[in-house]
Amino acid sequence: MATGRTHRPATRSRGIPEATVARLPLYLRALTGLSERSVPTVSSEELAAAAGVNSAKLRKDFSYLGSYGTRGVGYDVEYLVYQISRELGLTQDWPVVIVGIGNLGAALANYGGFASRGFRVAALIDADPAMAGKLVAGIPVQHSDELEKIISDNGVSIGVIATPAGAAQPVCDRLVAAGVTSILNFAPTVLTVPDGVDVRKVDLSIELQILAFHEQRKAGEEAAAEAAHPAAAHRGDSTEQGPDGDVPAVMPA
Amino acid sequence: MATGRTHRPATRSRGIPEATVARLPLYLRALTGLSERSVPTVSSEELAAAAGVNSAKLRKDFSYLGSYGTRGVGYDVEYLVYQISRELGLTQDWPVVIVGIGNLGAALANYGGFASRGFRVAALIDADPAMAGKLVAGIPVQHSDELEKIISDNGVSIGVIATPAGAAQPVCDRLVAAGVTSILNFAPTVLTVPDGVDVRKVDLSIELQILAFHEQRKAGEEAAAEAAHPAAAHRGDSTEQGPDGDVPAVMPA
DNA sequence: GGCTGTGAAATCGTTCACAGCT
DNA sequence: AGCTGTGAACGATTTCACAGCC
Repeated sequence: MATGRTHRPATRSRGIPEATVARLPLYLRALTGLSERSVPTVSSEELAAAAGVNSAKLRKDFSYLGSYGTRGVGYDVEYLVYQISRELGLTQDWPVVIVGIGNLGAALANYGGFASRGFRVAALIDADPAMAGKLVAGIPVQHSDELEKIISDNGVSIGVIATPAGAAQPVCDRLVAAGVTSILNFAPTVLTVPDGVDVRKVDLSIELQILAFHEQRKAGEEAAAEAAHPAAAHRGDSTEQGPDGDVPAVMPA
Repeated sequence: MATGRTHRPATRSRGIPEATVARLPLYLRALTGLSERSVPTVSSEELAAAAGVNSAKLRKDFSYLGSYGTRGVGYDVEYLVYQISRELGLTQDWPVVIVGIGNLGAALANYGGFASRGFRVAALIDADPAMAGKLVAGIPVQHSDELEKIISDNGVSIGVIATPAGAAQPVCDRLVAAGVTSILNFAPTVLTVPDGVDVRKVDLSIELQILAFHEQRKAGEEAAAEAAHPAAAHRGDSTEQGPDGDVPAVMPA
């Protein structure tokens, strides 16, 4: 259900699974690290370890992109960096606006990894007139009256919402009406958007609640570990990293 | 679903799917909203709409918790709020420490939704001696030398890492050694943790890259929409919200 | 009549294991 | 010999559709 791809428009056999797309940035980061250390090639095993997944999954993921490896050898780091960047659309520059320059919005604007790979903060927007003109991360904050003009003048298609929950939906509506088709929502609300617009959310309290659930379960099982040896108690999976099995589905709501 | 119909204390309903756990906070939020508006009952259809999922999924999710609804009527809002809170472990108070009080750490400390539901910021920790003693969100920042003592004195089991990428793994190791078993990682790195420790990550640049992928694909399909009517172009799914189909897998690494 | 609870079917994602290239 | 690429098995999640209760 992720990205509704009802029927294939062209003859493209391009169906990269959402779960794979969600891991490509992880691989890219690991590869960038190797690239900086001038490592020429990696095996699926090594790269998988660096990205925190298992090698079978990584090979399967890469197989959706094409055959970019060499049997008996591994993958060429530079070549893979390029291929994945291209696939993710990072070879072009994406202007982004951040709406809601409070604590969080300011932190996001200051976040380094933002500009690094393909993204550029085109504007900061806030509803508070007192904020207008102030510099945050070296960028002047503009009043939300200008929102539509900013979007259109800069050709912005990605918007980040860091407003309070109550303001998020109206802001979202205006962004979409102005032409934004991808939204990253930090406000703790469900956003409703028309078809063809992607929304992803980042929600601190949801993450904490999920952790609390597991934490509680651990406490319960700990208590149940009276009969067994007083030492070893946990079961659990492999050494795999957390939100890797992530499939945060992006839907053209 | 399971076996017995009555509440089994020891034989607790084994194994709620991860995907379901990840949605419970969403339902809880929607229910809290209804509760504040004094709505007594909701149908699966209404609640699903408020949470941004479809009703079949919601009913299936609730079926894992037990039979908390009434056929022909719907769900009692207050009762469900209680049941889900209990299931998520929110009826108890979870002390949390935030490590790394930079822009992001400060924003997180100031985040309201933090304290609201079951979580309490027990301490703020930073490696910079100049930060020590400063008040952030009304809480004094403590130096990281105190980390182990803070964790143990406060019985902290959940830690939030908001340090630069390079510091994340060492901080993580210390948190885990001190007794933390759940970590929410905002640093752009893969964390390695022992079995029994859960890690979830929140990563701005990964989210943006996933959006860029879809954005790029839209641009491509737009170009392919020459043959068809110059108007309608998008297909896509229902009105469902984004990261709901989320399965951010938490693994007892 | 309306709405929940749930088997069964469909879909999606992961893991296995090995054929095939270098 | 080593390591990728991938069909096939497996497992998890979503959706369907309807029986069962109010």
